[in-house]
Amino acid sequence: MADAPKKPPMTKDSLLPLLTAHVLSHGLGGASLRPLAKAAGTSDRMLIYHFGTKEALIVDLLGYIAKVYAAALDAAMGSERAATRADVVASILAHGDAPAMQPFMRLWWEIVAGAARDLPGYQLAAQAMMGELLGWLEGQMPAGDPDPQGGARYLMTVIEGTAMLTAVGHGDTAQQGLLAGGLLPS
Amino acid sequence: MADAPKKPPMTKDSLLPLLTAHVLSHGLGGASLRPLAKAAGTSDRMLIYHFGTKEALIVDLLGYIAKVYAAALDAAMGSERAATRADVVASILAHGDAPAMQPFMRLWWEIVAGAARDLPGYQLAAQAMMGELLGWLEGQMPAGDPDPQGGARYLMTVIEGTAMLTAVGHGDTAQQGLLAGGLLPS
DNA sequence: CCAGGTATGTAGCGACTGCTACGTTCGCTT
DNA sequence: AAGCGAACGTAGCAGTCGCTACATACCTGG
Repeated sequence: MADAPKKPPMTKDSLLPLLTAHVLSHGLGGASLRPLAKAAGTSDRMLIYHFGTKEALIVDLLGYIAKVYAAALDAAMGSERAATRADVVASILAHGDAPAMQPFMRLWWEIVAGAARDLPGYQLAAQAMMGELLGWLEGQMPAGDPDPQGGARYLMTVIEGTAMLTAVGHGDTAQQGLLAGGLLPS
Repeated sequence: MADAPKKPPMTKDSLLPLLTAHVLSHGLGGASLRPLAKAAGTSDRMLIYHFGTKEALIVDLLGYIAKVYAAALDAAMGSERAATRADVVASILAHGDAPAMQPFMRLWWEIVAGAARDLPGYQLAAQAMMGELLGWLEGQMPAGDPDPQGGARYLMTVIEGTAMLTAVGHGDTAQQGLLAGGLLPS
């Protein structure tokens, strides 16, 4: 028999994806060690052993989630280049409404709330994710756009406002606003 | 001696303002009965007695907070009418940045996160508050605006996007975006 | 071969959670 | 005066929280 790797070693890097999956479906605020450990196939004892503290675990987890988000953006950075700003907005909103994105959006608002309360790690993760989005948006701007940098910031503000209004059930309000602002193809 | 009202009766209506003050400074997610009761000068026993359940308490509290928010908007609905959409945005952002508003903004993001997770009462409160803001915004639109309804929805989307980016430390990004979009006086 | 550090399981600690059982005091009605 | 239900205090329950003490395993280096 070959060397049978009975137990793959348990490290932070092997735990973080499992923890991420758990918080994506169960939320970040109410996350406690025992359910997290169960989702990762360990015990709370081991989570503290590897991360030292629950707070450190959350910080590490947020950093990892930010990286996952950046990778997802890279993957979504398809070659399709929109012709107008309105097309860019429409394309992004269509992606954001996808059911696969909803667990992530729900998590996102918890991160925003944590950042607004200055919880450790939240600001950093949120800023990193928004920075990624901004860079990606700049690359998505139409070819002949007169002000890609400013335009990307403009679109990001509008898109995030739409996302928030959608989260609280005012998505139609945002849609009408985008139309009135000329930011959606009529 | 006149009839001395030794103990003012404790009702929901007398408790809600005290509870609101507590969640404004301590947050809504981690609120537990005993600290809430202490802030209101009672015991957890009485909170359950009056509200029946912690969940019902939170629902009632969110409804009350929405009313307080509406009243605050009414009070802020000064007679000053801005001349341009950019002036409207600038005036509102100036109000939102005021230190007195920060506890409320922090609470707001918790409400958004709760609404995104379909916690009972959160969606309703958030929708009510956004509805109030929208109505107020329509009344704030410049006199000769070509499309006050659509314009108010447009500005609300932009303003909420700016608020979110500000909460996560990307306020400057939003400012630059508003400038590029012609939504801030240069 | 065996000392020693790393990794892991089991139990449990004190604090806190939402909530309840029980008893008491009050104002009101009959 | 007797009764009665609402209003309230005290004590406590079962459960969960983050975290730790203790006892093993396990592989590695001397």
